[in-house]
Amino acid sequence: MLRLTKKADYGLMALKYLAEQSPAPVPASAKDIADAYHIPPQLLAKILQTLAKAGLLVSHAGTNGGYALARSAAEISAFEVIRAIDGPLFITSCITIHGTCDLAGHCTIKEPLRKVNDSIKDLLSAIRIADLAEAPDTEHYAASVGGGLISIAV
Amino acid sequence: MLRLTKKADYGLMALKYLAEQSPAPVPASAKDIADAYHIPPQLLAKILQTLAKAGLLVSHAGTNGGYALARSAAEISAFEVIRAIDGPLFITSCITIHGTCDLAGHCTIKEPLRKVNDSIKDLLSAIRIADLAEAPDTEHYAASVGGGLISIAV
DNA sequence: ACTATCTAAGACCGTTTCGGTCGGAATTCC
DNA sequence: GGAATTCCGACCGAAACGGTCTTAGATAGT
Ligand code: FES
Ligand code: FES
Repeated sequence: MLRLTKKADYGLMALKYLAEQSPAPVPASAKDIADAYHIPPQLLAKILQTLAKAGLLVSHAGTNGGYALARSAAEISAFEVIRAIDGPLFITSCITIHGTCDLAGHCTIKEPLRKVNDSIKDLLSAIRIADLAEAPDTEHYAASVGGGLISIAV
Repeated sequence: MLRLTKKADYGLMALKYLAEQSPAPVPASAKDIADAYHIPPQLLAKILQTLAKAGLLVSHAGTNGGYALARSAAEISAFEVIRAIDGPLFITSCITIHGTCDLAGHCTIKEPLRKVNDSIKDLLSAIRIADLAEAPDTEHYAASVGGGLISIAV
C-alpha cells in the first residue's frame, strides 16, 4: 500500500554505512558501499549523486575520492533522504505541485488524507540516520523504537 | 514519496458516499457513485467489486441493485480499504510475502523501517470512514484531526 | 416467461514509473 | 600524463497503474 522505492532504500543504507565509519579519514567511494551491500554499483552511484545534489552528502572527485556526510548523522532525517530521492510525492494522488486537482470540489476526502500525510512526514522526520547506525542489535533496537508507541489525539 | 494509488482514493470516496446516505433504503449503484464524483464508472465498478470481495461492502445484483456498507461506517478503517485495494504492500521493498529478502544479512535498515511501517498502519487504522463522512466542513475538521497532534515516544 | 437493470469477472491496452545499464566527460591525485 | 573516481544524460526492459471493453450471471418488475 505504501511503498518506499528501492532507490530510497539503497540511499538509506548508504547513509547508514557512511554514518558508521565517521569521522572518516578517507571518503568512501560508491563502489565500496555498493560492494558492502551487494547492490548494483552504477545505480548506487546515481543515487549518491542525487543525495549530493540535495546537499546531504559532499562529494570529492578524483583518485581516493568518494562521498561523506555533509552534516552529522544525528542531523539528517530519513524524511530528507526519501524526499531527495523519490521527490516530493504525496500520499494522495491529487496533491500535486499544481495545487489544483481535477476532482477538486466534489471530493471531501482530500483534506483528511493530507493530514495523514503530514503525520507520516513528521514520523519520518523524527528518524535520524544516526538511529539506524547505532543499532547493530536489531532486536533490542526494535523494542526501543517500535511497539506501537505512537499515539494520535483525535 | 509515499503514494496512495488513485484506486484507493476512489475507494475511500465511494465508502464515504455510502456512509453519508445510510441507512439507505435502496443500495447505491456503481454508476450513481461514479457520477457523483465524476470518476470513470467502469473503473469504480471494479473497485467496488474488490471491496465487496474483501467483505467491506455487500453487493446486490439485479434491478435497483447496488452496494451498501457491510458494517457501520464507524467500524471500517481507512487501512482496511487501502489494503483491500492496493494489496498488502509494505513500505520497504523487501518485506514481501516470502519473508526472505535477497539482501537479508547485510542490511540493518530493514527492522527500523518495519516499525515505521507499523506506525503508519496504526495511524491509518485509527481513521474510520465515519470520520470522513461527518466532515462537510473541511476546514473545521482539519483543525480537529490534523495539526501535528501525533506524538512519538522514543 | 420476458426483459431491463445491475453486478461479476476477466481479458486487454496505453502510459508512466521503476530498476538498472551504458558511455562519455570532467576532476583530482600520483 | 595516467589512473581512479565522480558527474551527467541517454537509454532500455519490466512491471505497475489507470482505464476500457466484453461477456456472463443475478435480480426485480411486468
Ligand atoms: S482526489 Fe483530488 S481532491 Fe480528492
Ligand atoms: S532491503 Fe531487504 S533486508 Fe534491507
